[in-house]
Amino acid sequence: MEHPSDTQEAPSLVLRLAGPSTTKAGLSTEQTEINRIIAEASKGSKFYENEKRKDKEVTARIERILKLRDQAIKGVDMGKMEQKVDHLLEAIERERDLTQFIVHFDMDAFYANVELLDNPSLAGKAFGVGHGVLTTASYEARKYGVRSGMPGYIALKLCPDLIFVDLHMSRYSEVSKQIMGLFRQYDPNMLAASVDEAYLNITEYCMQHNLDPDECVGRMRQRVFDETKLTVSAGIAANKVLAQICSDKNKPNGQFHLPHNSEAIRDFMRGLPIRKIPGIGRVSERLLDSIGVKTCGDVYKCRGVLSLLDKQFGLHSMLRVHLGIASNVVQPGAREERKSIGSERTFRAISEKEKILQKLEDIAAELDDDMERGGWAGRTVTLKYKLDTYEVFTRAKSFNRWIRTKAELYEAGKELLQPEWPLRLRLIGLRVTKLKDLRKKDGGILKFLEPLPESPSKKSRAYDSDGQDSDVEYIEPDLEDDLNHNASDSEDELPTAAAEPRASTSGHRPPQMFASSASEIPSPSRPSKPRGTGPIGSTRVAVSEWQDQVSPKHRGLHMRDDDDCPVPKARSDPDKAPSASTSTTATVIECPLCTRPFTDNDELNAHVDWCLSREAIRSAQVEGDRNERSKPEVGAQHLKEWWKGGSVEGTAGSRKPKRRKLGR
DNA sequence: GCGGATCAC
DNA sequence: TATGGTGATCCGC
Repeated sequence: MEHPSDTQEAPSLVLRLAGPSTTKAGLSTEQTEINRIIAEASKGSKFYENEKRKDKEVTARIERILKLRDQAIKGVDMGKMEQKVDHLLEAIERERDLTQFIVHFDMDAFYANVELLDNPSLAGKAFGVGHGVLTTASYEARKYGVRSGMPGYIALKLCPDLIFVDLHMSRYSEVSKQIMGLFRQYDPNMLAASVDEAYLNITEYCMQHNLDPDECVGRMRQRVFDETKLTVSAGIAANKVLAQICSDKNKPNGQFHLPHNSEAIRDFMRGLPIRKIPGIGRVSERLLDSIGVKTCGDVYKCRGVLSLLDKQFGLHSMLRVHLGIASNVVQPGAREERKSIGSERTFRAISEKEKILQKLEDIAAELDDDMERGGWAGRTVTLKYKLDTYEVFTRAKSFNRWIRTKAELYEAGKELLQPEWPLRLRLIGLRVTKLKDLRKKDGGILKFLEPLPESPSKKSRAYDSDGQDSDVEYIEPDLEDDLNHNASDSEDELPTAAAEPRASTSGHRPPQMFASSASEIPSPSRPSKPRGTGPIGSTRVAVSEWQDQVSPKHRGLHMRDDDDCPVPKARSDPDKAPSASTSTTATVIECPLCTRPFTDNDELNAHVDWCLSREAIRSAQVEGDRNERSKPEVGAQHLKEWWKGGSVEGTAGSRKPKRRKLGR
């Protein structure tokens, strides 16, 4: 490790140290200087050493892939290989759906601009939000290379006059709700992907109001500005992924419409850096680069090799990337799709057993609190710890009863920690999976009139066998429930996807269907494997988004009839997108959560149940701000994951798990 | 079912 | 003066 030749770091390491969001600024000559400063400031730290280690692992992985490629390429008729891929491309092209107008809204430097709003004296100044690690930075600070996720002391090296501003999470969430409420008027099925991002399908709204989509989006952005003095950027395209990429195009305070036209889309994709695709991160970018894929257009040039390395890269996914085909289904996330709940914390490295156990207890208390508030129990507990070397490990244990109290969490954690001693830790965390939704019982008119999710945490304990917080064993009332997976069986609770067939253990699949076209494609047109897609490296490329199919139901300009919101009639209601003038006849009651109007009481009740369950999750994320828990500029990946479609994938690296007994 | 790894935000 | 937290997914065992 201590070679004298360490004086110069690999270019890949320098990039890695620059952080994940380095792609934003592009590669100006200044950027390389910035990266050098960052690498310089990091040098010698434990963090730096760990990054170096990981960087080397990726390099080794690349070597394995190249070796594999050279092996596979022997005696192969590349022309024929490419011909096969071309047939596959034609088949995928036939799935393209250009009928829907999908919009992705993205608030500009959300936290920073809210702070600016509340403290005008910051105008024009370079400032970062957060302490320790920045959650975001003002545009002035970004000019110096200051980015979200950057440690404060490094930001100071780049920008000595940088001002540090405190986080005000509840304020951001308040503003966010206001804006989301506005958006929802244009599409009740809007997907709030995070605090500052939303996806909408404005097709129907535009039809009904005889509006051009660009015009519509322009007005929406103007309304947001009028009502909040905040600017928002937007992307308009035929599917969610394209819309997301487009919203970045004219940021800040701009919008971009990618024509609903196959040619235009492919032209657009051709020059697009592969890294822009959601799911292609720093590692995947390097792996793809090693076989010559830098842009989405390169996918076509390299289709032969990609076909040979299907297992490693997922040919089918990559072809969808190249064509710019992805899901255009927009629907809100559902509570029942939650898969885990956890809590973790970083602290100054400690090695005393008592102190570590104290941290464990703290985390157990936090998690218990969150689980209680959210109404969750679970069967598997996973302990996570990070050594002071930054190496991360997890240890898990499954139980045949539901874990839900602080004491149970703590005991499980202690047991998992037991064999690992001695340790010197800088982080400890607990996560619970195999969840059971404690709120699902008496699903019906779920406490519509009771205090909303925010209020007294006691409420959730109502489901408790006793109100006690004691560690009385909570014996599983219905064990069969758990055998049914997710216990999501017959449910009235959450209408979302209730009618959908279940796919595997992962629970419900979005309506756009899980079965990929692979099964529909004439078998000679695709490579040997039954599943025409694979991951990049050992991680399935999160290009899963590109996997799901466009639902046939979505064809046709009119209504999407797979609406899972329990308000069937609302779909054909003229007031689906309520304008001020719409409230005519009978008494109109608004949903207290999303402000959607109703005239029928039953419909309202059903809707509120549905809305509540989503709200509960949303507030659970936001509540994180107690305890100054630092959050990223946007934090709700799970919401995002929920709409990610299909999956599938192959394998990769010959990585072998190192079940190391790590001391130190 | 477990553990490591990658990714998004 | 010392690089975050939550959640998801996939692979190889």
